[in-house]
Amino acid sequence: MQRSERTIQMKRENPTKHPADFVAPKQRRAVLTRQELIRAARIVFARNGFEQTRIEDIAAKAGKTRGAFYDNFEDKEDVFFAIFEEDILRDQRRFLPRLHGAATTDERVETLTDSLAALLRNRQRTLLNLEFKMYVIRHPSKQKRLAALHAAVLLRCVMAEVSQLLPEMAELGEADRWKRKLELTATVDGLALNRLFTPASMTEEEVRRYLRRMLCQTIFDEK
Amino acid sequence: MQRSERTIQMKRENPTKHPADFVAPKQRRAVLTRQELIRAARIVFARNGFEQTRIEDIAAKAGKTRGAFYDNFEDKEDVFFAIFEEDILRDQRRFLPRLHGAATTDERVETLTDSLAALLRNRQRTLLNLEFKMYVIRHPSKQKRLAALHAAVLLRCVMAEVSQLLPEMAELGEADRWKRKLELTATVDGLALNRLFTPASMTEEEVRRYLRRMLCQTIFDEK
Amino acid sequence: MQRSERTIQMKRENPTKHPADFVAPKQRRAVLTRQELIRAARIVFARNGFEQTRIEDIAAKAGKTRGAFYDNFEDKEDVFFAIFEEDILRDQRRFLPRLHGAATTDERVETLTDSLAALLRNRQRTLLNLEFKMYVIRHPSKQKRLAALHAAVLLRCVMAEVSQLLPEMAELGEADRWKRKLELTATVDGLALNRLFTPASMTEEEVRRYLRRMLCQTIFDEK
Amino acid sequence: MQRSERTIQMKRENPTKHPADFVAPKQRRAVLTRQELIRAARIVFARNGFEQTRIEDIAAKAGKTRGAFYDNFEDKEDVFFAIFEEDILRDQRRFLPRLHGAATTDERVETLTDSLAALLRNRQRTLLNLEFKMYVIRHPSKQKRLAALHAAVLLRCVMAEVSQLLPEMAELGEADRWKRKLELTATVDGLALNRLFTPASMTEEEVRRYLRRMLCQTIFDEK
DNA sequence: GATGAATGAGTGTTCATTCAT
DNA sequence: TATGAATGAACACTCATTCAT
Repeated sequence: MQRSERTIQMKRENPTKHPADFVAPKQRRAVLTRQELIRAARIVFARNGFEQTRIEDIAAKAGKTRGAFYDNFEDKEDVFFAIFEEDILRDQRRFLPRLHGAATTDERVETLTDSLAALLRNRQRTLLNLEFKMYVIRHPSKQKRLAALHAAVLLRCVMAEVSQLLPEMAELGEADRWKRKLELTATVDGLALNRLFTPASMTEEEVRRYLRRMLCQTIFDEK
Repeated sequence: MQRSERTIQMKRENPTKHPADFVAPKQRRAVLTRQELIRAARIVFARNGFEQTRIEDIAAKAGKTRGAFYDNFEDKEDVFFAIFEEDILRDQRRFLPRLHGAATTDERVETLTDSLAALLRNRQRTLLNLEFKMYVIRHPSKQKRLAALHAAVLLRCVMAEVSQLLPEMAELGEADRWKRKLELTATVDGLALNRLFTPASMTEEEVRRYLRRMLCQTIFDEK
Repeated sequence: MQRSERTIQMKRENPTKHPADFVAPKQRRAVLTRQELIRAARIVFARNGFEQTRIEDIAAKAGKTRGAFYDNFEDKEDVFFAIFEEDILRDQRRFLPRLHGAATTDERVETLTDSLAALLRNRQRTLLNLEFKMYVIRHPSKQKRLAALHAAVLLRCVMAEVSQLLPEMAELGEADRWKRKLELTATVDGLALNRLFTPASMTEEEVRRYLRRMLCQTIFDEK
Repeated sequence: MQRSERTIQMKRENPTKHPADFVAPKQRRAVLTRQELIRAARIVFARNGFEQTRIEDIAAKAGKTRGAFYDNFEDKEDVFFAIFEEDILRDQRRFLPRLHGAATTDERVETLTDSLAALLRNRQRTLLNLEFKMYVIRHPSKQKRLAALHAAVLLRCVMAEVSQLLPEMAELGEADRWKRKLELTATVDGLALNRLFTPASMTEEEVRRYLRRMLCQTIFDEK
């Protein structure tokens, strides 16, 4: 955790010292190695789960050695969290603008449906998400260390700012909005889990119809 | 697996040789040990997850040694599955009669809501259920060995015979019923996962209201 | 060791107390169990080797349980030696009379060739014999405990009384006779080992011719 | 197996990239460790036999830890075979030149007698050889994995190229030569086994005389 | 920054042996 | 005698982690 934050900071602080487009070659290499390792970690974590993943598998998949791994991360948990930090940032950059760009309620529902369907289509992402939640559930003692990340991840599934983005929910109380977010997240996660679990499953269009229904319900439910 | 099956069979075959109410004390002891171990396994699996659970922890929690564990189970996976075999049987004995006893649609919805709410209230059960699904997802190659159990577990969340029990869904096609079951299961699992994940959560009554709404929707949706 | 000797003694002492043909049914059963176990042990030892053989395998092959094994033998080594005690006695009863019955040198050579060829044809016997010698070689510290048996087994491969039986060797000194026995035994064991080891091998007739040649050489070599 | 092969290859491939006399210190260290472990394994295997040998004993005898063992070998069988690979190569380098250098039949017989007597004098070598043959005999299912090694070991006891080296046997048919090799190998192994087995034994000179006689017989026997 | 040899604690699993029945 | 449940020591093997290069 410490290690990864430090590395991230270096990535951001140095440009203020040097011309913005200059990065020392060694550092570029270091950043690349880090990216490689995270990419590899996604693949291996998604396939084997957190506990079953060995550092060596990640390193090997990235074409590196264990040593390189330990130069970039404290331990397994460290990469694991780094993955979600990336995801959160990417989601925010990707989905929020679209939602802001939607003018009508219908458009907003459709935009959200698109976003959620996209997440559900991404098998790796889905597996990692479930894995992460299970991990957090089983390590409440680490919640303090997880605090910042945890909060962010709670908002993670786009539901993030849903309540603020949807003017439709604006007049609800805080607690109420929270519950609706929970319902929505539950819907998505539940669908994700069971689509992976059951052999035969819903078509893409059925998924979208289901999501749309759940969204409308969440937004417009009188109580 | 073989061991556990053998033991189970002995429990059932011998009564045909002896007076039905006679069980050799050794076998009684063996069955008790097995029960103890399964009970312990539930606790440890729920707390630590499958991968993080050590055989020794299970044995110790049951007041036994590792050897006793291996007398009763092939390996960790074997107890893990034994837990769900128990649950499936217990659920069927517990919930189906109630559902059969319900006369009207309203009663049936209420009965199902009760059952599902009861499951959601059971933290251990919920954790084990999620753990199990994650395990199956990650071990598709074992699906053959899991086949029978897998099928049973699919029906596990009471959703089991839902479609047959609810005359309301009787006229739907097979594929359609299947999708509705999936939706319902997804709802329950999603709710379970996120209630464990988020610190603050819904009240018991809110959970019931949500379940009721989802049930009605699933049952009565025109298509 | 102690156990098996005790058992053997019982088998022999009791007839002096009772009419020779009377054996208490319980004892008859005990002797049978012991025989069964030894028979099973031969099979398993020959297949898996001494170290790889588990008590349970022997018991199971005999249709008994581990407990029954421990009622009849001290430990694995105990059955192992019991096997060879049996073999020695049987060999003496079987082969010596034939040798005594042979009148001429030619007949004696032929008789011995027959005997040795018979041993070599018996795969189980051969495997056990090699196994036994390897065991003794690796446990020189147990030679004391093995003493009596060891001495007997030295004579075991029919070579036993060869030197006394063959008047041809009678006038040789003790040391010389010993060396010739060693050579003969070496020939048989080496042939046994390498026939098991090499895929293709000699025909029965070639084996006999080789044995005959070795025998003649051993007997008639001037020095 | 893979590991050991890989390591061997690295030892050979790198020199093409670097000046031929340069070996990375890490690799030198790795090779040394491997040698140490094999040396230790010889000692322990010879003393305790394959089955009774614990990895830890080997590691400890080499002054290393279990981990170092597993960095260099797949498992116990892997070192076991590595020992014989070494022996085969060493034998070929050592004995064949001598045999080639012999001009007359008498010289060749004497050279072979020397070689075989040397093998018989080497207690460790002899024990390992017997152990290996017993192992192969008991694991016919592994013959495929053993194939190459097995074939090489068949030729192992110098008898290796005997038939080709001895012009005296050149005109014999393939099958016939094979049988004579078998006889010779049997002689050596049988002698080895029984010299270890019997307390008192032949003198060095008697062994040589016996070997010489067997060699002549094998070479010159009319058929 | 990267490598990979080495460590050693941790754990699954086996199996001889005991003992209450 | 025979059973088989239970024990616990023994061992194979894995893998996170360190560190000299």
